[in-house]
Amino acid sequence: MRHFAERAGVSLGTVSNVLNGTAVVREPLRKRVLKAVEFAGYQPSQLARGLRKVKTNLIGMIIPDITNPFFPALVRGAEDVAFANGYRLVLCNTDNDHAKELSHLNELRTFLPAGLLVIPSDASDLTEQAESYRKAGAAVVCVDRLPRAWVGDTVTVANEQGSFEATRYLIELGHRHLATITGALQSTNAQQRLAGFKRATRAAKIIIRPEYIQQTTFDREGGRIKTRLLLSLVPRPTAIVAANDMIALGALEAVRQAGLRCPQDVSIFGFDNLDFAEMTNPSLSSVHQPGYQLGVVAAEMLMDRFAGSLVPPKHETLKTELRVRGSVCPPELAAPRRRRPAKALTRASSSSRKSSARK
Amino acid sequence: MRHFAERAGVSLGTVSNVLNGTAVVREPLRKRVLKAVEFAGYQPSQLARGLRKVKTNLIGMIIPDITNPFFPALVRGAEDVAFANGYRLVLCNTDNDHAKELSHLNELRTFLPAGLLVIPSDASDLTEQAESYRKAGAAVVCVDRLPRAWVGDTVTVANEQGSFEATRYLIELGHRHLATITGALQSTNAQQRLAGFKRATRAAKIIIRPEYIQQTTFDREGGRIKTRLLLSLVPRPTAIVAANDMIALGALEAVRQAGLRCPQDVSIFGFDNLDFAEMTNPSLSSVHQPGYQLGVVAAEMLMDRFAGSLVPPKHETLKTELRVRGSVCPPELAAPRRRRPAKALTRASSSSRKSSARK
DNA sequence: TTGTAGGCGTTATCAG
DNA sequence: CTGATAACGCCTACAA
Repeated sequence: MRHFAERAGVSLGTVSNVLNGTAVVREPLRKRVLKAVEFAGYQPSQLARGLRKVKTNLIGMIIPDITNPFFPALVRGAEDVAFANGYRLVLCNTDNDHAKELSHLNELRTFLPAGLLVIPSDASDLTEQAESYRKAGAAVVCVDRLPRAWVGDTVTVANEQGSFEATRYLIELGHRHLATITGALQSTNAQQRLAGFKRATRAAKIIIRPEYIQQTTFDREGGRIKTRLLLSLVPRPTAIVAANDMIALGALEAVRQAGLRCPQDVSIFGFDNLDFAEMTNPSLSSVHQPGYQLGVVAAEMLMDRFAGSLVPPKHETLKTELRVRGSVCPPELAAPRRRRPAKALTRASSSSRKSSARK
Repeated sequence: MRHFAERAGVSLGTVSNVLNGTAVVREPLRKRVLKAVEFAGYQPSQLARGLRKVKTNLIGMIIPDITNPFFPALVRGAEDVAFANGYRLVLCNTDNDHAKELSHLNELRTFLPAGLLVIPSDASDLTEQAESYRKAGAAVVCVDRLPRAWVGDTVTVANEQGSFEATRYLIELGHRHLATITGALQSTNAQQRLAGFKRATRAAKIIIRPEYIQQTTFDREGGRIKTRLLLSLVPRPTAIVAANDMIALGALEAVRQAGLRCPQDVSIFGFDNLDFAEMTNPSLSSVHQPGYQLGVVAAEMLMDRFAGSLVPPKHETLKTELRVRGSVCPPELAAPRRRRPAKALTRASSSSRKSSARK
């Protein structure tokens, strides 16, 4: 910088002042500096700048796994607004591993990032960490899921409401034997989605037997296994609300493998509305989450925090939307429909299938 | 660090020596320092370290768009080996915009990254940039696509061979009227995939009319439009080799919309083997690219370069694999059947329902 | 308005 | 082996 300043015929301090707008510099001189900067392609060292200001233009982003198709859009949303505001993203995958999350958090701090965007791991408890960040002057926004006892800024989607609406939709179609496959219940969004399912059934005065609520991991295999189990129950559920699309996809496969048809025999509703939902056969009904928007809002919240850091924590909840596709239909479509669903009608043969399916 | 060193009863320099293994320190003292480090949860400032060493543990990763489903796996592969070696990834999306690529490159430099992993934009010409990096002591590896005149390290996939094999497979099935839809031909992998297609047809002494080779963007819409065009040709091609899965997906939709069946009327082969390929109807045959592996190898190459930077540029080419699925069959299957798809009764009814739902 | 000096947290050098 | 000291590049008071 000194060398460059000499080449421009001014002092080092003047260059800094021009670049940062720290002090008013006479216009002709300012022009000259700017021109020289451009000509030399000079860019100040973010490293030195960060060291001096005790804050860089880096934003640490901690996510479970970029490979999970829900996250790329979110990351992109965050990157776009961060970039637009002069910030860069440092990406860290945690694989939902709390220890890995902590170690990333600890190292990230040594870069003096301006802020942190965190999608906490399932068992996360950021309280202690966040405290240390706040002390270090950095802002933290939690996205998508919330750690226990987290009191800072948050951006989530309306999981409970989305799940509620999906379930209600199925109920309005006439389904009474509703089952749900939830993800790991440590995560707040699995909890909330289950709560939405329960609220909808309760509102319709439908009693859900405990076996109709299955818990598994948030993946295809989990969906497959639990669906196999659900299909063996008597009476067999006519609709399954899956806690995410991967589970729903597994459910779809299990239904097919069991020689049943979706949606005629079993309706399936997913959650996430991943890209593939409209490409499956049948296409998958799903609760759409605004992934990109989630990232955008989270990053904007961070920017707000940079501006005035003393306002109380904000909590934003983004709306979900039902995307109804081919995987749902009224339950009686398999048999000719009667005015009143005859409860005794559907399940004569399933008990024999149950034992053979178990092998 | 000074403060902390005093607390441990040693000098600042000793702590540095212990932490970096720069000098041999007496065991008891070393132990004491390590213990104090752990106790205090001390981590050295990567910023200051980077400033001093003129090199950080950051790796800049420049990709077109994390939202494109091919890239997350690649990024993850790179992150995993980078992390294992103590490096962190700074992610930058370019949207295939050369200007954005340059600006990212220029700013990244001010962080003094240890190296760069670049998936160049289509029209990229990194020569000049790379030169400046090499001067700055940073390593650069180009991944997936290559800029014109790039002479540094590269990791790519056997695009030509993969496309050749897919085309040959279709020819062996008996197809003679082969068409291809390529992506933007500025990108080296579009060029190579087209070259593979041509080599296979030439080897089989099949003459491809120019109209059978269509160029478009690497997306669904492009595939749909060009397929519509191809289907209107006389004679109609019986097989389409798509330059990637998004194009193939668009082709699938266009075939369905034209009232034709895939694969009986038109076989379709994709490239990438994205996750959704096995979920479509029919499932999509595709040339598998080892995305994760691509990232791993690229990052490893960077690590090698850190170790001994004077070896000549290396070029690694990863193998592709054919994943044959439901979207291809011999061309003659179409002839004997008229209007009555075999065992497709349920499928036909579900698809007609779907199209009515679209209204 | 412009130039100068001190220090951010490290590492590397060099006397003790 | 240990401990003091000078940079690394920048920003920010403060003096000119």
